[in-house]
Amino acid sequence: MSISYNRVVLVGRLTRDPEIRFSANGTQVSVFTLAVDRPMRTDINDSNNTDFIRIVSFGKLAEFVSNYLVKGRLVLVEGSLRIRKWKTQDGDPRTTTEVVANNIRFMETKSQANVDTEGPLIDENVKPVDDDITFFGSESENTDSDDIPF
Amino acid sequence: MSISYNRVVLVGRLTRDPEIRFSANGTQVSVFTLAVDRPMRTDINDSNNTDFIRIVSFGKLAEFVSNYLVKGRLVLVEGSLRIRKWKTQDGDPRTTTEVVANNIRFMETKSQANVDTEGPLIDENVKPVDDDITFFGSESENTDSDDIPF
Amino acid sequence: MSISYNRVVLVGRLTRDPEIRFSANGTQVSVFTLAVDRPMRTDINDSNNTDFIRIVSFGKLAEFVSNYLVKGRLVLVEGSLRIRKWKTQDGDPRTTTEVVANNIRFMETKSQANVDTEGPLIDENVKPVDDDITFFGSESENTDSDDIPF
Amino acid sequence: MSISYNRVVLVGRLTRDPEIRFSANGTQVSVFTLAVDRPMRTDINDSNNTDFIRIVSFGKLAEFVSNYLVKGRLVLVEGSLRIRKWKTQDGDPRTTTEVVANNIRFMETKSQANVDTEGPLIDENVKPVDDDITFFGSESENTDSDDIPF
DNA sequence: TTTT
DNA sequence: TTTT
Repeated sequence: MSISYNRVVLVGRLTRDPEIRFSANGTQVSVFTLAVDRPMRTDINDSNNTDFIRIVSFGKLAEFVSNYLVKGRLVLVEGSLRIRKWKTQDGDPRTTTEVVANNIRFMETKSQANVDTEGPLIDENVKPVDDDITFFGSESENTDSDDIPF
Repeated sequence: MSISYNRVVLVGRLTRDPEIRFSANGTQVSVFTLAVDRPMRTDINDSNNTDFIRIVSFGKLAEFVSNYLVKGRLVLVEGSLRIRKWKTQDGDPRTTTEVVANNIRFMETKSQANVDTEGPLIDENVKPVDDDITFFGSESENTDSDDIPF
Repeated sequence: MSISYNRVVLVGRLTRDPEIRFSANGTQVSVFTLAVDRPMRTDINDSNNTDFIRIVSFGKLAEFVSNYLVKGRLVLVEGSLRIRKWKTQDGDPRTTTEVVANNIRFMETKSQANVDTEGPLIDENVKPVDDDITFFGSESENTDSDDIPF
Repeated sequence: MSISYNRVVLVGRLTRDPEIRFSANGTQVSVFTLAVDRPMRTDINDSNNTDFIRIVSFGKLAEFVSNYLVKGRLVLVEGSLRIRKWKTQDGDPRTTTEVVANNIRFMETKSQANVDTEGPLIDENVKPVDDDITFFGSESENTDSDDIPF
C-alpha cells in the first residue's frame, strides 16, 4: 500500500440496458457500457471518436442502475479506473478495463430523455420514478468486488 | 458529437523510465506506466491490489515527461480515458486502455524521491532540475494523437 | 511553491447572462454565477439547498462564454477554486470565492434548453451557433488574472 | 432539485492542527484550513499565490482528521464546495466558503512528513498510527451538516 | 457489439 | 491568522 488516488468522472449515454448479476454472497452487480464522445477537434479527421467504457456497480448503486437506467440515457458516472488481468478457459490472457462506479447521476430529466428520442427509450416495466434522483453508493458496500466472476 | 465529459485524476508511481517516440510530423510522444494502489480494505483479502495504467503524453508535456520523470517517481496525472481498438499484424483484435495526459505534477520533491528509495532512482543522464516543476499541456498541442502508430 | 493541486468540476445553471469586462491589457473577462443544487437528502430538511458559485473566465474561453452562454443554460465548468482577499474603498476586508474556469461544456443541447423553459431563455442577439460546442481554455491565456480589478 | 454535480479535489498542507467540535446530536465535526499553492507562472509576479481553504468533515471522517492530521501534513481532500450565507449576532451578512470533505488521503508518509520539517511537526499526543492510512467518509454520515452552528 |  |  502506498500513496495513491484514482478518480474518474464521465458523462455519456448507455449503449444498452444494464445487465444484472448477483455475486456468490447475493450482492447485486450491474454492468453497462457508456458511450463517451471525444470533444470535436477541427484539426484532425477523427473517425473513431467515441470511447466505449464498461461501468460496474455493486449493492444499492447496482439496484439504482437496474431500476432507473436504460439504453440511451445520459448520465454522469463517478468512480475509479480498474484494469483487471485474467485468463480465458483456454488460458489466454485477457485484460478488462472498467470503471467501478461509486456515484451515478442523471444528466437529463426523464422528459428530456423522451423528447430527444423516437420510440420506446423508457422500458415501461421499470417502476415509475421522479426525475433527477441521484444515488450515492459507498465503497464500503462493494464488499467483494474482486471475488465476482463476471 | 454529443454531450460528454471524460476526466481522470491519478496519483501513483512510474514503473519504469518513460519511453520516447516521435510521430510522423515530429511531435514528441512519451509513454509510461503508472502503478496506482487501490485503497486498502479490511474486509477482503485482495492480493492483486494495484492498477497498472498506461499514460500517454504529446508535445511539450511529453518533453516534460522525458526530461523530468523517472522510474519510481510519485506523480499526479490528469487526463482523459481512451480505449483504442486495433489489430495486430495477424489481424487479431486488441484493445489498448490509456490515459491521455494533459497535466502532470510532482507529488514529492526530488529530495523526498531520493530519501524514499535505495539505489539509483534518479537517472543521472537527466538534466538537473529544480524541485516541484509543474507542466501544463494543452489539448491543442496533441495535434495528431490518432495518427501515431504506437 | 510547494506540492499542490486544485481542481473543481461543477454542473449547474447560469443565474443570469454573463457579464463582460476587459482587463487593462485588453484581455476579455467573463463572469457569471452558477446555481448548483445540492443532492437531495431525505434525512434533513435543508431549506437552503443551492450553492451560488461565481465563475470567472479569461481570453478565448471568456469569448465563448459571452457568445454562447445565457441565463438558465445547463453547463459543466471545470476549473480551480480561488479565494481572494481584498479591501473595499473604506478599507473593509472582503473575501471573494470564485472558480477560475479552464473548460466549459454544454450539458444540454440548445433545443433542450428551449424545451425546458418558458419565455426568452435564449437572447436572440447572440449569434446562432451549432449545439454542443465545447470550448477548451488554457491557463496560459489567463495572463493577468490577478491584476484585473473586478 | 435539478441536474447538478459538485466535486472538488485539493492537495495542500494544513495550516494548523484541526479544530474539533460536536454537533447537538453528538456527531463529531473537524475543521481545518488547507494551504493550496497556485501553480507557478513565469508570466506574472503573483505575490499572493496561495489559497487558504476551509475544510469541514463529519462523523467518522472527522475522527480520522482529529486523530491523524496535524499542522503541516500534506493531504489530498475530495469533497464538495459549499457557500453558506449567514448573519453575525449584529445581523451583518457573512459568507463562508468551505469544502465538505468526503475523502481525505495522506500524500506523504509519516516519515516523509518528519524528514521535511524541523521541529515538532508531529504532536506526540496523537496516537501512533501506520503510515498511509486512508479514510473514506460517506455523505450519508453527514447527517446534520446544515444544523451545526460553527 | 455499441449511445445521441 | 496561515502550510512547505
